[in-house]
This record gives sequence, structure tokens and C-alpha cells, in this order.
Amino acid sequence: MSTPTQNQNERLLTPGEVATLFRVDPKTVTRWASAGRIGSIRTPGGHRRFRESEVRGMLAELTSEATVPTRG
Amino acid sequence: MSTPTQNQNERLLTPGEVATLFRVDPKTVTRWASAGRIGSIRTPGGHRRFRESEVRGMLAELTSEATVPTRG
DNA sequence: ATCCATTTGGGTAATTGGGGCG
DNA sequence: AGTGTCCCAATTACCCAAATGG
Repeated sequence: MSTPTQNQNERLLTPGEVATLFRVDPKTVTRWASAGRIGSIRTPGGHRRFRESEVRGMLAELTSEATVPTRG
Repeated sequence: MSTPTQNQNERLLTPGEVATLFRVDPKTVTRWASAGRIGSIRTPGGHRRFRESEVRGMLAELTSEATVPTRG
């Protein structure tokens, strides 16, 4: 099987999970989804799920390392 | 649970929390991040988060610099 | 006292968090 | 218990000017 698109094997994260990774409130994650800052998937029940790969990617993209060691 | 991939289970701190630890203004913490003196992670909304381990490490260095010449 | 570089503070807009309800 | 949505206060970010130190 060679699927060029993302497999459904993609792990999905709950708003609470994403909130923990970014150290924000779950409500804030919901805001990001509403604002289109992050892709979201709706369960049949109306709750949101987020793609782990996307979340991890954003986390890495928004991370900055210190350019100078503790003691310059 | 137990993720086979690298867990970024790093606890993050808000600018206000870091400011409290260093006894400085939250604004000052933001400037440290802008100057690259401390690593930072941005939320999709633009706010910054800091790695607790890095902050603790810097804090420890400050403590060791504040040598107490009590004896010896 | 002036010039240069760095740090600090004010003001405003955006983001975030907590409470309440379904 | 977790989540979705709305309201409002607190926190944070960014821009510009002022103060400090050599």
C-alpha cells in the first residue's frame, strides 16, 4: 500500500492533550481551532480532535533555543 | 500510553511564573527571550512559554554565583 | 556635557484564563 | 469528567520614548 496522503493511522489528540503540550487552557486550544490557527477534526458527537503530527510540528516550529549559553 | 517517539513531556512555564522565580518584571523575561538569552516556545497565539528545566538551571547558576563568604 | 549602548517603563491591541451553563 | 460556547478580567506582546552607565 502506498498512500501519498496521510494515513488514518494518524493519532488524534484531545483538546486537553494539546493544551498540556502548549501549557495553555483547553479552551484556548478550542479558540485556536475556531480561529483556524490549527486544523481540527470533529467527532460525530461534535467534539474536536487534533492531529498529533500537526501539533508536534507546530510545537517544534514555534520553539526557539537560547543562542547564548547561561554564561556568555 | 508510553509513546515510542520522543516525548516532549517538558513542563512549561508562563512569563509571569518565570518572572516570579527571578524576581523580575514579566517584561524583562520577554526581553531575555527576544535577546536569545533564554529558550522560548510560542503558542499559536504568540505568547511565550519557557522550559522549566532550563529556567531552573539558570536559576541554579545564579544561586551559585551568589557565593556566601560566610566561612572560607 | 555630549555621544553610544543597554535597560526600563508607558500605552494599546491581542491572547489567554476562569466562571457559568448545556 | 471532558468539552463547546459566551462574557469579562488578567496577562502578554509589540512599539516608542526616557533613564542609566561608561
